[in-house]
Amino acid sequence: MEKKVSLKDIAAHLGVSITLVSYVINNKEKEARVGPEIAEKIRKTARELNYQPNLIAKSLKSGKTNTIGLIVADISNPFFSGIARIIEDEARKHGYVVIFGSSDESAEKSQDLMNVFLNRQVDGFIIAPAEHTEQQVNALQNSNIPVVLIDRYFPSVKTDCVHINNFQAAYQAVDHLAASGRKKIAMMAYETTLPHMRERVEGYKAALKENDIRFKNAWLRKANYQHITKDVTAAMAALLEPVLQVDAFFFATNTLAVECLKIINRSGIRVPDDLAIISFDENDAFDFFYAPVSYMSQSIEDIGKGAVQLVIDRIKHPRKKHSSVVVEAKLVLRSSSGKK
Amino acid sequence: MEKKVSLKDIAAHLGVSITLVSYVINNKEKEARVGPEIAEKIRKTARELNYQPNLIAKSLKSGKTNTIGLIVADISNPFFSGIARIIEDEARKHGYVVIFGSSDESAEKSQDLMNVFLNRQVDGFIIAPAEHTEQQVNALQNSNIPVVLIDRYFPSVKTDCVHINNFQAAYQAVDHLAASGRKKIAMMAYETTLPHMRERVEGYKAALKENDIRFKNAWLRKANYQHITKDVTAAMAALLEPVLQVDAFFFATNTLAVECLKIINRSGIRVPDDLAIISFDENDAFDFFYAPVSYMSQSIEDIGKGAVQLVIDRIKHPRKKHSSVVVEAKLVLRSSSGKK
DNA sequence: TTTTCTATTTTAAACGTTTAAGCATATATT
DNA sequence: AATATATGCTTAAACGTTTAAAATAGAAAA
Repeated sequence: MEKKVSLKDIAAHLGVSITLVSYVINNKEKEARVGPEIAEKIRKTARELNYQPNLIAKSLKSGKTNTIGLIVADISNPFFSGIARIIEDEARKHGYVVIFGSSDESAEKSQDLMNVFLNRQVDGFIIAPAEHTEQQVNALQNSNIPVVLIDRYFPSVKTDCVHINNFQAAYQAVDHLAASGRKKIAMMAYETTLPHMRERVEGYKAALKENDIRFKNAWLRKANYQHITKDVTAAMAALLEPVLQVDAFFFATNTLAVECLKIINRSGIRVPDDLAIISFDENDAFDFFYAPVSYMSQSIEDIGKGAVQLVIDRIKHPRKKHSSVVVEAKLVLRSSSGKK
Repeated sequence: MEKKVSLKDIAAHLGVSITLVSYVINNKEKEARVGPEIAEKIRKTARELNYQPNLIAKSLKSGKTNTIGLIVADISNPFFSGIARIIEDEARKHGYVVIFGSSDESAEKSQDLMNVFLNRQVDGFIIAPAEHTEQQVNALQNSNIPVVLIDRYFPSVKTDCVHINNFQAAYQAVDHLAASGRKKIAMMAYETTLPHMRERVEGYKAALKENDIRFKNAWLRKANYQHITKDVTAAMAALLEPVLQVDAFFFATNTLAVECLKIINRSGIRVPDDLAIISFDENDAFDFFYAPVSYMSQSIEDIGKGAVQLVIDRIKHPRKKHSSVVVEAKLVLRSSSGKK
């Protein structure tokens, strides 16, 4: 790779100092009182030599990299890649670039990624935190590194964050199932201590209670992220055999939904007649299930834009009060829940 | 954000020179003949102060950023986000980090992204090039900047690249449709001059010819990326009304397939009885269409790993001969094509 | 005792920027 | 004529590293 043109080259070309060139390139001629003729010459040579500033050098000097580190569970999950797309666009509008990493819900990988990104001097983080990463996030906060949590959050750690009201969203979904006459409503959740999941479960339980349905332990199934398919298969088997034990199912994420739907598809269970279904998040696949799947939709647009807005605010104003953006979730009803 | 600990701080702490600290931190004690006691002290202080190297400074010195720039059409497309995930993992194994951008198939955005990434001194690019970006890619090549093209490529520009044999893959899919008795086979493609698409179309036509089916212009439909839905809707209307004009459909990408399937879903057409279907690429949604969709699968694993391998090779050996990795594509048959 | 090693440590320059401060020269103000 | 002010440009230091070259000190060899 040929050496790139630097300020030095332009300066040498014209026999002037690097300083002068820097001023002109950065449009500081006025303040620096650069002569108009020489300024014009500098600009001309810069164009001719096709000068491109070295952002690495700029960063070293300024301490700013204009880079945001994005850490999610898995960039190939459509929920996260959708958010990543919005974040990318929004960040670039503000002159930022995004480096990303997938934690696979592992605290260790999460820490690795944070370290790598920190050493690369990212100006801020947008993180969908994995389980047991409270201390990691806390450490960032203590070092005054801008962090915005998305999707999940930690009540114990004061941070900027963007998320929905999980309790209320789950409540609404399950309440709808109950209101349409379902009496035995199961839920498939992740096995995690993350509060957003706990809240979804609590919303589910609260909706049951409100509808005078006595919650049964067997209805609430949890899958471990590290072996989803196995856990989901077992859970479904328990609920579907020897006969269908429930008349409705609420899925806590799109990934869980997809796994479960595959099994339901093979099982001969009729949706919504035998089983009503509502999922969280969106997925292309929901449209193509024979009974298009109803879902609790989070606006990834709002999440992405909110996150970028917050992180840039925080970079600009490190001491300002933390704020949470609560994004609206809305229930999209289709035939899987028994269309009205 | 508090100032980070630098070599200088460690040096000051111990009253030694920065150089010495640098040698120890980089495990160059042997070559630099650093005294063992002082080396130990330096290591200890580094740990105590929690020293983390500033990669920006390192980069400025070395001219290497250990960063790969990834440009795809749209990171939220599952095909690309899947590849991005593989690239991320593979790159990190080799100490690289990935910054990404979506071109939206626009040459202008593509150029913007290249410039931004270049100014940030990425060590190499992995690009799924948009239409009319030959010159851009060529310019990178001429500046000896490592580039690997994925998914698409330009015959006129000598580059490293990873792709499937598009002609053969399309041929195989369409040949299967013909072999199972379909006589009127339509294809939905993108309206683009990109060779990979042209080859898919040619593969389609060749398969028709080979099966003694006379190609009709009306069967080949093209959608513009900028207004897919509109174009697909029009194309489908033309083929489905007033009566179904064809008995099989081949989709050139997963995005096109999803759009078309939505319409087919609403239309009352029975798949595969009235219409057999094969798509390119994969998609969660294919599993849930009432007749699970057959598809020509490209291994995103192979594409991602191949791309990273090639770009790192190229970074290490700038002058070596260009190589193309041809990834295998395999036809996955399910009921949409009329299960055997 | 002077010279020559050898072992350890420091100096200095470099990567490509930014920017405060300084230095001429010319022009304007007393 | 002396002084102040403007104008145009350069010097130098800094950001945090790396690394070749030089310096220092002590021990061994002459």
